[in-house]
Amino acid sequence: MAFVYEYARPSVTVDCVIFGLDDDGLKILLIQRDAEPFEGGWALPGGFVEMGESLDQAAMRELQEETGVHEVFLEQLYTFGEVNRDPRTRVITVAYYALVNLKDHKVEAATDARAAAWFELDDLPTLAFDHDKILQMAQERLQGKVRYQPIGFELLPEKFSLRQLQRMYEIVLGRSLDKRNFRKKALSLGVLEDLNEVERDVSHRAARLYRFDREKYQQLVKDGFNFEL
Amino acid sequence: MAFVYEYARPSVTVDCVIFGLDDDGLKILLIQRDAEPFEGGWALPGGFVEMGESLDQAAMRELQEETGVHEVFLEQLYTFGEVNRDPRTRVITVAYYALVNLKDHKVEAATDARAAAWFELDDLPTLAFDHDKILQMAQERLQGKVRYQPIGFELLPEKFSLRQLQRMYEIVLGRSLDKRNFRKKALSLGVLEDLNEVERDVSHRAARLYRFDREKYQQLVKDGFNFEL
DNA sequence: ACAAAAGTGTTGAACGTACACCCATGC
DNA sequence: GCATGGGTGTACGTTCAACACTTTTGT
Repeated sequence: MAFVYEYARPSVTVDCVIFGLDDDGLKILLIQRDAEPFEGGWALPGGFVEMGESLDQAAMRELQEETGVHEVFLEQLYTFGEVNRDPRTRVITVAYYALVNLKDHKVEAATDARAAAWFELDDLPTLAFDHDKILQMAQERLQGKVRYQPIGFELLPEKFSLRQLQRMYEIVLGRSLDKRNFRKKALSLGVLEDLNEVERDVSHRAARLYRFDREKYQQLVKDGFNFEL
Repeated sequence: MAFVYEYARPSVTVDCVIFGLDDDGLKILLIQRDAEPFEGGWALPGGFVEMGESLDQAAMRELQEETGVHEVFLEQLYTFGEVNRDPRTRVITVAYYALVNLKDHKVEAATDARAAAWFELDDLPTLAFDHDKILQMAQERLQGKVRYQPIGFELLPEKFSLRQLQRMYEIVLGRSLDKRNFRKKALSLGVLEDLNEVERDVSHRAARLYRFDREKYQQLVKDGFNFEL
């Protein structure tokens, strides 16, 4: 198409910061690059946006290709467009972040040829390109958003105990919370469905299990309610 | 450069939602298109990202070209990449929003050939492309952010009265606020510098003037303080 | 019986909300 | 003197923060 401009134009990619939570804490998925630049280095999974797909679709496709997961929380983070962020040529990347729980979804670290691995957030290798900046912004977004939007549930299995919920908040926010106050607040929001079930195979008193009630949440939002903490 | 990919690639533009506040309320700046598609229609100011400039730089440049302003608040909003959002070809646009006050800066509606005009937010023409969607998201972002970040000051002149400050919040948030509570809260934050000056040329008792103290704000943030309303 | 985590209430402080009148100034 | 907006305080209810012990269950 000649209508627009015939000048050189930037390439556009998507990159995904994939957060996963398990018993060890919060992790992110990195892939090992098999080509220059940064060959052998670790980077966020990502790739070029194709002409026939939207940005969201491109991010979902990459996520699927790299991890095998689908139907997970995925949201655009920010677009990075510094001129020299890629040493080869001009590349603008639209960054996304995803939240998955590592228990429910059996996340395949990689379905394509490249090595991939989960890294603890406090034990990361050096990242390629400006991916450390992207990761940092993703962490800030997650910390900021988890407090006023019910996205934290995406990091937990479908059924969870209040202890697990609290632990998730403590890990994401990076500080400890008071148990009694947390339970009071969490239950008072009215979006936790008591499943009348308890944990199994634990070597101590079993905790009640809850589920996040999406419909109730939507209803409350419609009535002008504000989720917080 | 042949390193990356030789396939067709999307074009990348920036578009700016420019909010301006004056006595009539909150307005945005639109330009009238002088080419197909949507020739003669109103659209957000914007243009192609050049190879030698970052996204922020591209947005600043467009802003300058369209309005003559510089040194204003400008922040990335979201990137829109639906496949058919531009009927000609694949165009991904990185949207920004800017906040200016229409008193301090004498905003030139346009320095290039195209017509441009300020529109009241509740009296807008139909917009080209998906610009109504972009505008809507910008409004939501502004409403959400003004409450926990001191960006509202960007819509006011350097020196302002508490009444002006309250009016700005009322306009942005779309609801009225209690005068005494607002003043108490605003002053208690400790980021308003009392200039020991009063309004001039008003036909009633003159109000004290204040200035937003950026340094004090930075200091408080460093000490772990949270701006809110 | 002991280890481990589940579960539960109260109090004081801080904050948000609702509300009405007098004051200063310009015309 | 009147119209316009400037400026101020209090009381109540709600929410947040701090804090420790008993119960249940598995080993």
